[in-house]
Amino acid sequence: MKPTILKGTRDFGPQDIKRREYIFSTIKNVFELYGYGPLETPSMEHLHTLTGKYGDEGDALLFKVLNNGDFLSKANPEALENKDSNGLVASISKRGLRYDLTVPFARFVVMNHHALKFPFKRYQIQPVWRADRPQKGRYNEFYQCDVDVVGSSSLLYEAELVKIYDEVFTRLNLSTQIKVNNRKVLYGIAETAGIEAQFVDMTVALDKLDKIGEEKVAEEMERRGISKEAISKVLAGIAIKDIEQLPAFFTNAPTGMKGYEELKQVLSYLNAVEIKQELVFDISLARGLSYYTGCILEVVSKEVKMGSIGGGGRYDDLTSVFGMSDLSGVGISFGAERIYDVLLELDRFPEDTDATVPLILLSLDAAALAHSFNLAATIRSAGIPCDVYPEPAKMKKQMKYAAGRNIPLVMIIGEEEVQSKTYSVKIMETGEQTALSSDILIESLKALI
RNA sequence: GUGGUUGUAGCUCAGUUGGUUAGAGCGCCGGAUUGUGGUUCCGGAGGUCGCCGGUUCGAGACCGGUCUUCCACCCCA
Repeated sequence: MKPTILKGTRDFGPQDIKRREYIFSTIKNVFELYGYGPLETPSMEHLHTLTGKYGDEGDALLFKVLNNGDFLSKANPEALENKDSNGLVASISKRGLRYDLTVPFARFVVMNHHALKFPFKRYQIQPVWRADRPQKGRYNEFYQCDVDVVGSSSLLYEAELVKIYDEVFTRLNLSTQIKVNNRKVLYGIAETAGIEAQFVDMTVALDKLDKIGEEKVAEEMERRGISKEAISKVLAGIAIKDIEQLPAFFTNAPTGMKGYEELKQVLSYLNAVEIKQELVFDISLARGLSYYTGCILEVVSKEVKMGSIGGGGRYDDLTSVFGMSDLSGVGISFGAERIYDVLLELDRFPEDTDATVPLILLSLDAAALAHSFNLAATIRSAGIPCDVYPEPAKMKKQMKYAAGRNIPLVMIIGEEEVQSKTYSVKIMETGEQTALSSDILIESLKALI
């Protein structure tokens, strides 16, 4: 049979892994710098742990795992008879692949709250799965890098997370825009327009402002049954660019005012520190995940057209569905795949992410090959990675192999070298060749690498 | 999940209204150069035309299905 790979998934070769490790370690180092500790949770969770947390669309995108054994005999007969797929799922699938890292984290916190010290800060770098239709920068399996803190409603954490975004993207040498908003501010717009009941309809439409423009947003709100008067109020609200205009705009909007106060506090914390990326207040930022309740964040590249490369926010009620209320959390996520694609497109990966060895030994005859193997052992024991071409093939073939693998240094071992214990090393980039005496070989090599 | 799009050599792509042995560039392999890659010259290998079925005397081309790619919607990292 012909081997194929599943739609929306990718293999990662040695070079890919090196580059991904660069991203992960950069992110991880910053997380640890801010006092977050690692956590891993299983790929699979109880389906009921996952369902209902991401809205109806989210549930539809959950990968369900078929029960083992004779699952059909236990299937809901009515649903089976009526070909009711949704009704059937509960009786034939009890497990699902995780959709994000936040919900499993909430589950973990509730299960382990007795052993945790709050505020509890953790980071998590693991793959998640979504049964979405794949596109560029959009996969069925992808890694998320999450940092969250639960057990504190301090707005200092919102500021800290913005700073983490700033630090990571600066270290990755990327230019980004960090957008910040607050769900309560959005709610305040709804309050002011008198459409609290249609808050969700409003935010879904508003979220598309960047993409489809004001007119289409108004059309969409109208289609969702929002009155013309309310729409004009909403449009007036989203024209606001400066948070100091919010108090004057909000009329009879206590929640909105609370959102304003929160934003003001977060931004004032951030004013006191240096931010290298562009931080903007974007009142149209809404974000789809239904569990956000306060501050919301999103990061986009300023250099490459791509979806968001990070997002997050505060969620007050997430743990309550697992039976634990009054545990506020706030967190952000980095989209490793998209960051990867952005770095690749901009050719911004450091050179040392090349998956190669710094040195290869080429041998001219069987005796030299044996000598090379022995010499390589000495070089390796000094901590220098190296490779030995496995047969005394033609020099041209061996050189081509070294060049093809982008190996910067080549050592040629022949009869002369074995006799004299002086090895000629060729620097591939320049073609320059120097003779290294065996007694200072290691030092000389270290100097060349 | 809805609508559309893509698939020909390792890669990028040609292939005229269906008609004989499906081409190019790059790459790869060999030689010129029996201890030296990237330049040049010469030679060579490599394709069940994504897969399955149909129409036809004849299909890379037309039709249906399927997988894959990408795009829009939806949503999102």
